[in-house]
Amino acid sequence: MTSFTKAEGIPLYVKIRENLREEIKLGEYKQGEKLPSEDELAIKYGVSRMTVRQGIMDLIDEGLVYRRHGVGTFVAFPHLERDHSRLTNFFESALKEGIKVSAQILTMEVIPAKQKIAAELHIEEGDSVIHIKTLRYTDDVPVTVHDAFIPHKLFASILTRDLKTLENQHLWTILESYGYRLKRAVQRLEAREAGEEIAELLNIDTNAPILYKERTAYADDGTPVEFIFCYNRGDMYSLTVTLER
Amino acid sequence: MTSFTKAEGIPLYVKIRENLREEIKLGEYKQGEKLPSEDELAIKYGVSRMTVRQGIMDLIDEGLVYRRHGVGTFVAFPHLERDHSRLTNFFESALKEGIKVSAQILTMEVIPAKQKIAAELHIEEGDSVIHIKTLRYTDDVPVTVHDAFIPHKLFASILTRDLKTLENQHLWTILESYGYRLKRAVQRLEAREAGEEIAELLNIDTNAPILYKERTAYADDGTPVEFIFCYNRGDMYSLTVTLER
DNA sequence: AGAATCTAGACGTCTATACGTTTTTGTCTA
DNA sequence: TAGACAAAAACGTATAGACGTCTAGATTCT
Repeated sequence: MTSFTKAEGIPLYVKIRENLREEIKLGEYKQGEKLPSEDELAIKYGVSRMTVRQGIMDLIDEGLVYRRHGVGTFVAFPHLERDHSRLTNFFESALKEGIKVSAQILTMEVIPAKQKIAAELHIEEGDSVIHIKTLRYTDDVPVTVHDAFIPHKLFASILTRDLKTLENQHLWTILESYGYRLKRAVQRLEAREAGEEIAELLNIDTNAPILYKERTAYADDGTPVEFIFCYNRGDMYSLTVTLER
Repeated sequence: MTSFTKAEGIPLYVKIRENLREEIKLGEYKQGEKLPSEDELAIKYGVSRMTVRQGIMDLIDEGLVYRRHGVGTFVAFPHLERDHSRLTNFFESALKEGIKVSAQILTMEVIPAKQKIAAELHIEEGDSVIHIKTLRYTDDVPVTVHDAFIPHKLFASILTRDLKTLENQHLWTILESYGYRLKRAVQRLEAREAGEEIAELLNIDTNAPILYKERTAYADDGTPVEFIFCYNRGDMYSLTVTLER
């Protein structure tokens, strides 16, 4: 009997969710094994069935468990990289793998938005945008060139920040400090030849393959907060994404 | 008063969700505008507040609306390609855009799984897998070479199917007909040079850039059902994905 | 034995209600 | 007038119970 009581302001369904997650991780319920029914869990935790459901639903969205109507709830077979579906940034993921990352800001300027950028950021052509061109290194090898554009109107004061500070944290972290909750990013990917400018910056052949990426990031109210062009060295960069049904 | 009553076996929360979606699409609630409160909607639809919530929660997950605690529910500013986050297949998305797609199966064979494939499909090295090599065309131009591997044990009877049938529908549709609900796919992307074999099949230069993709598809219980290598012509193929937080 | 039926278990939907928390807004006081 | 405070509005969490639907397994009938 693990009866939970309301404490510390953490909702019961969160505690139950995390408790189940922990028990699964510890192997108390094994892969493919049936969890106790909602009724049983409700009794075990001393809560109502709806509260248990709310916790389990989160785990289903994550893919940690799955259900069969009329049968039960089961522990899913794990697959690696469960979190690659998520909006996660270069710093976080590289650091997890113990790779040394660094960045160098090449350009930081305010320019009028070209048509494409204006369209992506939902502003008028010619409106001011902040352009930040960055070269990123992993283990001191240059692998990526970024051209980021953010609306000047929303983030004007970013210009007063220290360049070193900007280099050492991800742009998203900074955007969130302005109160925008990043919710979603849409990326378009292509394979291209490097071309002269990128080849020189990355120190590779002009026709070497590049993973080209355009990305627009949106806050939870749908406001576009960032648009970037991104050129990644093909032989040193791979991108993992998860699609969900 | 749009009071909804249970009918046709469609759950109320689904009807409410779709009704709200429709009203938003029709512009009855505009971008950034506040929806009626949960209480008001509950009265309007003649249901309880929890039922309204269940419908709204779905729309939040989709990103169509967002909420602020203590303030209200608002229509999010739309961004295009909302559905590119989803597990969607080539046929579906190309057809939507009015592009003619076709496929030609080059090889279909049963072979013992190599180490990498076995690991991805959670089977033993040497276990039988079905290998299907396919060339895909859009508007009669070859753009993609697929090497798909599926566990022989799960899908043995696929071998008895007509090749023409297999060419004309996506493999996923077929896998689902075996009772596996496809839930998630993890893809790894790189930019590469074509190489001789692929260059010849796609009729491009040997060093032309290729968007190289490895993908593992999982059923909702976590069973891997398909692993593919995929070589896409860089200048004719782009991939759009959405990352969510 | 095989097929049809019944039934228990488990998830799915829905209600009506209560109280908590956050934000906004308006009023009242110092 | 500025600040404190109170109230209202809206979402967040939680309950207890009812009934629906689906699945698998047991039972019964043929």
